[in-house]
Amino acid sequence: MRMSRYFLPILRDDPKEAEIVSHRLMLRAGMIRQSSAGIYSWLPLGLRVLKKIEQIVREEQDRTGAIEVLMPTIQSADLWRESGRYDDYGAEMLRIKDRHERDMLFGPTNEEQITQIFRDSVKTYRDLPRNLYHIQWKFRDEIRPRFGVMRGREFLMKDAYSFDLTPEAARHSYNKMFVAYLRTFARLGLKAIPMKADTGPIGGDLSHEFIILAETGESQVYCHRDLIEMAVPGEETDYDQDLSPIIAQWTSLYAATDEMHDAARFDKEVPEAARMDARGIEVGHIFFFGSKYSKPMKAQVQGPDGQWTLVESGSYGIGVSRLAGAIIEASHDEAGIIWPASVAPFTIGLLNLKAGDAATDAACETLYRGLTAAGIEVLYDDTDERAGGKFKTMDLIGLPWQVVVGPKGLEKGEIELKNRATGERETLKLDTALKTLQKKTSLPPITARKA
RNA sequence: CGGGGCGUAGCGCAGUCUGGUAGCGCAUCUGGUUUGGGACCAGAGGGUCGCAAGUUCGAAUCUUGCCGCCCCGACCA
Repeated sequence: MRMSRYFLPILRDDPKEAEIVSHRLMLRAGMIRQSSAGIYSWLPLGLRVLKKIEQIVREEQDRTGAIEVLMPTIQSADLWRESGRYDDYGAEMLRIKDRHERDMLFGPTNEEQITQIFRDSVKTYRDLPRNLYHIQWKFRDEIRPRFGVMRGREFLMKDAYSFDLTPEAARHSYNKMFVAYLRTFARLGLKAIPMKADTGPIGGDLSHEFIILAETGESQVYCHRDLIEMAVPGEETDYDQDLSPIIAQWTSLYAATDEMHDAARFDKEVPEAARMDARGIEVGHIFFFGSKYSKPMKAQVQGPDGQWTLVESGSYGIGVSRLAGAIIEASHDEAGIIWPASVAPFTIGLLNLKAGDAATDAACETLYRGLTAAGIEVLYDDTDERAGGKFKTMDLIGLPWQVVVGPKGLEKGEIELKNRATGERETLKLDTALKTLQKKTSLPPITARKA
């Protein structure tokens, strides 16, 4: 993409409404613009990131055998009356009426919707287990939206719903999601720690929040230090196998959010040197709820014995739009964003330090075409802005690699490569640069994060 | 929803107390000199001062009502 033809409205100054770093940087980098409180437009740069996050989430869901659907944003109130949640949900649910005065709502979640779809179509245990997910916009009319896209009212979420015949089978479905989440967050460049979450009236131990550590996190968390570097299941993981050893490994060490924290246990179970208390951001939540919805909504299948049985379900959420902000919270510096390669809007920023100079233009043009042809995503700053401004802009938008082409280097047949994360610079020969860049920017196979 | 704060040009702000032709920096446009980490000179454009009503000869400024946004709290993916 040529910058001269792109839509990238950079702000030089901090907008005053944005207090936390991700919100500030997303506005400054031209990723989002606020429409009203907690509601945002995604501009081209932000949208590219959002789509990449979404795609990684999708791939890891698919890997487990979950199947993608797409349910509507607008739902009928009757559906929610069936589950009894229409009255329970409160003001957080945006209620609307259509022209026939029918009660509708903008979905805050989709348990009812999916349960209806499932129960109308599946009648036999032979069709179990199933896990259906979608990635769709939700609306929750938060009392106080804040922190930009991290706590918006309208947000993009992946939510999956599993259906099993027995609680034991449901546990396996739960474990699959647990493992998928470990992999998903690792691929996003995050170190997420599963923490036991409140299961409310249903009880049991099948609810975990996935928390990433960031200074600006919304909640206080406590955990064993070793969790941060614990190995993530690799691509070869067989989701049909028993996954409980992986779960056991990840849940063997103490990890709890404020509300579940037990100081006495923490002190007892975790050696002092390994104790960590930090701030965390919740980026995923998995939950087994049994027949909570299948019962009121009569979602049942016939078992092998011919008996009708309520299906056992769980739901599994990932805050996709929230992740865009969360990743920035976890990865930035004074100068701007530092994108993990897997979600970077572009892989390389190509800086033409002297647009209009024949030699510099030609070198950039060749590189730009070569990289693009090689399938590498390049944002080419071909504008006639001054060098300083181009550097600042590139640092701000945080592309992993900056390729700097100027007349000085070209005299020696050289260009410069800068790693945004480390700040390291190296000199490349122009004629071999393309090959070197291809090597440098190819992502390592996304498998295990080694301990 | 309780507490606090803010709405003046795209962004950041001054002006409001004490009413009298709407300003500054950055950004934008033109011309010129510059050109490897946010240059300089000269010129230009851009604002129903959040909205409405009121007081007044005269309101960004005073009064009343409303709206929007941000921060802290309770709540939440």
